[in-house]
Amino acid sequence: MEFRQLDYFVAVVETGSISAASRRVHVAQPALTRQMRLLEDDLDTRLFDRHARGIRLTVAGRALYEEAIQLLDARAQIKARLAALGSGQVGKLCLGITVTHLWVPDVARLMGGYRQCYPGVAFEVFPLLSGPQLERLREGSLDAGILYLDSAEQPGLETRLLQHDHLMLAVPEASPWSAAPPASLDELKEADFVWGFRSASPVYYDRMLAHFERLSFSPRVVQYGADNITILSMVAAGLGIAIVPSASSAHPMPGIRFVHLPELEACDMPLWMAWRASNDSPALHNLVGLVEEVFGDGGVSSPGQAG
Amino acid sequence: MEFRQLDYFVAVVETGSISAASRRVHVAQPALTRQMRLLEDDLDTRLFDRHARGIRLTVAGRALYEEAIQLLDARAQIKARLAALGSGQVGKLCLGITVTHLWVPDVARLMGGYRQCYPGVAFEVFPLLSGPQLERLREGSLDAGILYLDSAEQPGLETRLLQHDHLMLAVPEASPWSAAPPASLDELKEADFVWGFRSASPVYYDRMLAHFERLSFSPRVVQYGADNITILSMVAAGLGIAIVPSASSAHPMPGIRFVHLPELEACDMPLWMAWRASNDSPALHNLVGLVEEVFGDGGVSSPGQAG
DNA sequence: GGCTTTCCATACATAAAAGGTATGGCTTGC
DNA sequence: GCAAGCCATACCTTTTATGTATGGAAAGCC
Repeated sequence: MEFRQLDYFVAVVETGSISAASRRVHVAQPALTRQMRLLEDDLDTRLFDRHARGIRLTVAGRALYEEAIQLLDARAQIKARLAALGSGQVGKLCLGITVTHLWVPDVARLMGGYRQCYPGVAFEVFPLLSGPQLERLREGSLDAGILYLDSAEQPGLETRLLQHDHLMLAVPEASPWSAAPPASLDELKEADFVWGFRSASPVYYDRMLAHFERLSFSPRVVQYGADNITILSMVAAGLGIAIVPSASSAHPMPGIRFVHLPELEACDMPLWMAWRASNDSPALHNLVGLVEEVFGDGGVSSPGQAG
Repeated sequence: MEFRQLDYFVAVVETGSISAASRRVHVAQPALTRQMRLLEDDLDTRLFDRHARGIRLTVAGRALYEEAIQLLDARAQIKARLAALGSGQVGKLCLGITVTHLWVPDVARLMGGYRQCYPGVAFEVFPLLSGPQLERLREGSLDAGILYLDSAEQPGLETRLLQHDHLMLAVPEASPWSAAPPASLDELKEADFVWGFRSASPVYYDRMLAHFERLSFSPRVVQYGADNITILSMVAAGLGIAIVPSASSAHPMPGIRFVHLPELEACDMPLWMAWRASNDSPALHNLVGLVEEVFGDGGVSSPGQAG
């Protein structure tokens, strides 16, 4: 049983004769006769009685006709679906992103634009810190991630620079620090700091600490928070002050005052998009294309390399 | 997209390489390579990336694999279904039968035996008088009928004699007729008769009347009933006496006494099975085969003839 | 690092299948 | 009885599929 035979068979049934079907499918009548016989042989069943006026379906023929219609329809649908999938109009896309950057205008523009351009794609966004994102990118449960990386070169991954963050100081609005903002880190030697865990985002943490080491600054930590949102809420509650990525100031937070310090702005925190190099998902490639549009061509794309 | 290509594709996916698949499906590797390329061309989509260690599915390939499994499964199921249908193990069979004969032991044996032998067949029994049965046989809504016919030759139908009925007298048990059963029709000239309509079963009616005409007997009809069951219930209620087919006595009915009369037993009422000559349903042919077993080879089968 | 193995791709030849043409037999309708 | 329409068969051509031989590329192994 082949699709061609089913095509012919449906034509024969619907025209009521092999000759008429041969005109419809543009194939000589004996060829059709032969294909119908082959189909009958294959199914080991008579599909129709031949008469001088045409053919008449047997019970088996009627049954096959119903099924054939469905099979041919299924084939057409599969072809259509694969075409949509191949162009990225349909499919699934899992994007990881740090909570901190959900509110950055360009990132929001990227996500909104993608959903608008490709409404057929099931677009799922996972709020994850850089460390977990990297893991899940490698294991394949994320298609792309927006995260901090220690380098553009990531084995098995491709990367693209989105923007450069730096660091800022976040102080409670109700505190003396808000009334008289510090001008330098030196003034913060005795301050109470809310701090993050290294494991949440090792790259960010190490980079920041290396920077402070160069400045010979070591904060007095009184409290730890799991992510920047948590840390900022603690700052707002007056538990202390914190050093956070500049992206955190993208949307105003009640009770928080952000303070720029030259020493903190000097700490470069590049934000990357990364995806598995072997990921051929057209939906992903469309996302990468949209990144070029939203973030411009300033970024660098690097082919991932093993080792 | 052809089934052969899907077969190959599934093998390639499941073995993880074209070479391994070629061993599994017993086809040379270049032939498989070519078919996979043809499939990709047809779908206008890359289905896998080729590597030195084998192939790796693309997103489209994964999607097609799921679909291919289902299509191939559907094909196998259709083949199995058609085979079952061709052998009459599966399908539908509509049998018409007069209510009168539902209780005849051989008929009950036929129906019970059929259901037991072919449990996969949807076996529907329609209680219909001979006239409607003939109509519905011709129009195709019945596959077979058990009915009275005026002749074995029926245009477009095949027929088979099941048995010979004759006529009997049915009298109320509570009536004087029951206490002193008549010995001849002559004694019934003044009796009240419950009678049937001609339209319900013209053949039966005409045959019976022709018989009575020969005997110069004409009953005094006081009441009409639609079918024999109705007529018998009227007899049981004491409304009169009735002349019914001998098959009616197959199961005892409360309030009824059946009386044999030589003049009534002389009226031959052959009972037939009939079906459309062009009906190729294997389920039907199995039923006909069972008839031979149950009713023996005494009956005559006649090929129907148009005109 | 060269060697081997294991893939896939290509080129070409062969076998199989599908399609086309011609024709005949059968039924139907005039 | 004759023409028309339909299906089947025979035979030939074209297309498609398959097989064999071979080459190149990547991965694993001394």
